[in-house]
Amino acid sequence: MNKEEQVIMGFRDLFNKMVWLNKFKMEESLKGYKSSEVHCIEYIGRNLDSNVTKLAESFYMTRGAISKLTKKLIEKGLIESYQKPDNKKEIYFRLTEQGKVIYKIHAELHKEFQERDKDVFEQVTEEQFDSMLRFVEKYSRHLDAEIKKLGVDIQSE
Amino acid sequence: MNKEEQVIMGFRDLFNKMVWLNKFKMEESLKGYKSSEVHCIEYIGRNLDSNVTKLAESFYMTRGAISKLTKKLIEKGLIESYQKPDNKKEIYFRLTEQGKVIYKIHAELHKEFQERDKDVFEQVTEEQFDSMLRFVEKYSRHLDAEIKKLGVDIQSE
DNA sequence: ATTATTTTGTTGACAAGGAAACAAAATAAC
DNA sequence: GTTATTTTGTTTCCTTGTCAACAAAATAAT
Repeated sequence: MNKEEQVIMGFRDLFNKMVWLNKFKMEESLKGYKSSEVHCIEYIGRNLDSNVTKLAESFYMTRGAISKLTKKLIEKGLIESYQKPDNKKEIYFRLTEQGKVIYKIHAELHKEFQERDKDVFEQVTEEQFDSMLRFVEKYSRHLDAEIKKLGVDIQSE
Repeated sequence: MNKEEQVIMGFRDLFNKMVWLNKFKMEESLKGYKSSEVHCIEYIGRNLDSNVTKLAESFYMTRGAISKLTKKLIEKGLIESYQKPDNKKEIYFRLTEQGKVIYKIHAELHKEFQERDKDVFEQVTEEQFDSMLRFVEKYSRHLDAEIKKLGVDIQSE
């Protein structure tokens, strides 16, 4: 196995682990809330005028899936929808007071994760960070171009 | 947003993209085979004496899910199960001839991906590779320790 | 040796997400 | 201005994965 593969597979494994562990911790502190719901709340809290389409693109999920998820969050009273006076098609979301509470708890949890992983990151130099960021950005742009080449309507796939 | 977050979120985004794109390409060349099935075949092809438990741990999925997936692969004639004379409990898997065909096609596809992404990796120095690998390994070990701390039966969660 | 615990794999009920078809509104073409 | 195309969000059906309960075998405890 060459180093490219090692890096990719290493990150894949690392990522699976992180997702699994953080999901576990998340659903432990935020009982009654699924991690997908919390991620959705996080996105809506961070980004103004989120809608189904933007959420779907960000999470690499279908609009149908997001539509159902946001519907559930509205029923639970965590988010609410609104529209703009000059557009009767697009539907945006924002957090309710109750949603903001979850958002804050999530943010706290995030800090806990950072604290937990501090030791690992402390040993990374500024140069290493920058080098990794450059790699990520370059690779990401490269894949964007490849995705564009497909010339495909994302929703239908 | 600090650099730790940038790195983590950058990799998350990069990863989502890669999974999405490679899944698309995979199911395009290997029509009739889902990427989850192909991943399973890949693992069984690579690892001697794979069983439900090992697959589940590697993929961070439940044994139940893997049990169903392998059942389907057996029905499709891609893998077969076998046991050892001195153990009537554990059930292992190996590829059938048909499964090996898929395995090889997948390996070819993998090479195509490497070719496709060559430009990105060519610009990474040996030092950068090593630095990333050290980071991944350190972080991975750190998370292993954290997962161990949970003291939890993985299956039940 | 006998009993208790753990490991391994399977099943059925349920939930989450994808695919495709659809309606309504917005935008582009003409 | 009218018509065609695209965008946006929803719904229904289906697949995939989780959860929890279970049985059988292996291992540990006594």
